[in-house]
Amino acid sequence: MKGSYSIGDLARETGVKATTIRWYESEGLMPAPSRTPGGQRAYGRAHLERLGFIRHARELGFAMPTIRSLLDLAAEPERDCAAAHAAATEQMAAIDAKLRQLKALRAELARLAKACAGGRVSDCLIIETLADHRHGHCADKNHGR
Amino acid sequence: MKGSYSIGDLARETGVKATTIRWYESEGLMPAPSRTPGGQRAYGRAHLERLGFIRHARELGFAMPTIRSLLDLAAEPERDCAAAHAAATEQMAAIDAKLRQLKALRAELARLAKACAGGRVSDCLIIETLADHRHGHCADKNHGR
DNA sequence: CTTGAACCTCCAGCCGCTAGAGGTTGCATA
DNA sequence: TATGCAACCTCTAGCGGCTGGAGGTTCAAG
Repeated sequence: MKGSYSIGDLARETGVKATTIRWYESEGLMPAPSRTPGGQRAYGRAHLERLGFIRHARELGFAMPTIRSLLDLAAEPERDCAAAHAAATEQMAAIDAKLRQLKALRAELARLAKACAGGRVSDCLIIETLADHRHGHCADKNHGR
Repeated sequence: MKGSYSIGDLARETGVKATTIRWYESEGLMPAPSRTPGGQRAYGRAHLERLGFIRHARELGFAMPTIRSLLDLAAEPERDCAAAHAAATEQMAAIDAKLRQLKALRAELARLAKACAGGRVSDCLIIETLADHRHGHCADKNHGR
């Protein structure tokens, strides 16, 4: 009922590490809270909620600039939520692209793993395939980031 | 037929950027090539093949330490390829995990996007869901990396 | 001989944190 | 009240896997 949380309290409540919370503050995602006389951060309920918002958005895979605009949006209830809808749709498209790419990788890996049942490296299809410079440029280049 | 490639030649042949090739060299993944009298890198066919190997492995999503060991393995044809098989299997498992996680995210995003058909922010399910601190800790925490 | 594209080195930055060093504060217990 | 120790503070550097730029040099074609 005291309405004040230490950074550790926030961390426990939201599952976001204290170091990460400080980092969010330094990046301007979280507002700087008031301090105790000794200089330790003292948060209020609003901070707790904002941090929860950020965490949920991160869990959905939103990038930080997107989260910034979602936070801005949430602060103005009168505005149209089209931007939020667009962000969700874009994020979905990005995930779809990644899913397609990962599925292709998985299939290729399964093929390789199946074709190599042990034995000497010189007979190993995995190594052979990797080493084959005639192997096509078939895979998506934009993965991994 | 001259058997010598500039870094740009290698880049064209493999689709790996010249800067990246230099970076591979600095990391020890590519051996330092000989140089022209003027100091420019002069590669041979072995370099071309090694770079192709690295690229294929990257396309399959292998991490660089794994690629290092695969390269070592490829250099010793008498050894058993079990390690290569294990690497492929592990990589597959990692991809499976990521696929599961992305599918869950996608489903959640689809739900949100569908439930918000425009209108004011104060009625927007997307914003509302993000802001709801009672929202579960359901999503996998280890995504994004 | 003159262009200008390709090459060189070195350094900084991307994202989203994470960890560690080295020091200070806050709270519970004796 | 003293003490101990967990939690806090700031600052800095590092992760992976590159990428881009500044500022200068070399190479090959015309």
